[in-house]
Amino acid sequence: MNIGEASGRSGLPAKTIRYYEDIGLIRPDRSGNGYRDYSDDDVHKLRFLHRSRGLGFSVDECRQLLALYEDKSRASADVKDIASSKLTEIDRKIRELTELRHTLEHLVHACHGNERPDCPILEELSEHT
Amino acid sequence: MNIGEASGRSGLPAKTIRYYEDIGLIRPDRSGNGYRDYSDDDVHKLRFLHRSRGLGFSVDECRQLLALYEDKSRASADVKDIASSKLTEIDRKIRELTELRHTLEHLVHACHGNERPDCPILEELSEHT
DNA sequence: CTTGACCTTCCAGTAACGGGAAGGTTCATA
DNA sequence: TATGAACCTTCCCGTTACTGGAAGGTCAAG
Repeated sequence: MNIGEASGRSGLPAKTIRYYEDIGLIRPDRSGNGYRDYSDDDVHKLRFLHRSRGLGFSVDECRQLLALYEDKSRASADVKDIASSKLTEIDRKIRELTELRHTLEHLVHACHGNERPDCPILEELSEHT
Repeated sequence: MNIGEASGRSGLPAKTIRYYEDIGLIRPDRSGNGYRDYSDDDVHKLRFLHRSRGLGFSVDECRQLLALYEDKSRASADVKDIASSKLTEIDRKIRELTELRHTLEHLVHACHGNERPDCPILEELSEHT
């Protein structure tokens, strides 16, 4: 199938699919007219990529996961390691964002938001060392 | 003062300070030898930038905040708007990450992580439509 | 035969810097 | 006075994961 259909079936934009080919994630066949020709297996991989990217894995981590997926002899522990460290990373991001949220919320509530120029938000941004 | 001291006082790397100059956020003087020469006010702005970047504002939002900060006639409501929409954005990010966290945690717990090749994580990534 | 929807490659830009090269300046010290 | 370290300068490339657009080839329908 052409890239348009592969795009529709995988949910990835055609541009992204070409990019994934550029960086060596997939290698579709070519038809006689030079068009890329995707197999069902290719689409399967594209969906795998779409889903793992959506779960926050970097493209490089996706590459590792895809390699593990295709390696029938790999241990599940290898995959679990990648997922676990990603989980730790997500936890850290959530903690940071939550902290940031508290600070910002405090500032937004402190600001009366009227026509007058005095603003606790800017004062805080300005004075804090 | 030279960029090194401005860096030390603001907490921003010299590279970042030069970058902020490139994109027009600050305009320090130049000494006779061609070195950048930062005033206390410049350092004040740099600290402002450091802090607002740390609060998750984009460089462009920082530019707006800095402009508002320097505009003595601005209404505090203008500032509050920017901060509020940033707050909404942070909330969304936290929600997304939390959801993602649940999915990943579920997968990690489902995976026994041993030497055997069967792995629920990869199965999920592969099968999910 | 033409029109429009596909497809191709290539080039450039995004955000926000970081690394490093090649070279000038300043200051303390031997 | 020389020299070496520690500054500073500009410039260019690399990063991440794409997205947009231009110029042009292909294909099916009317």
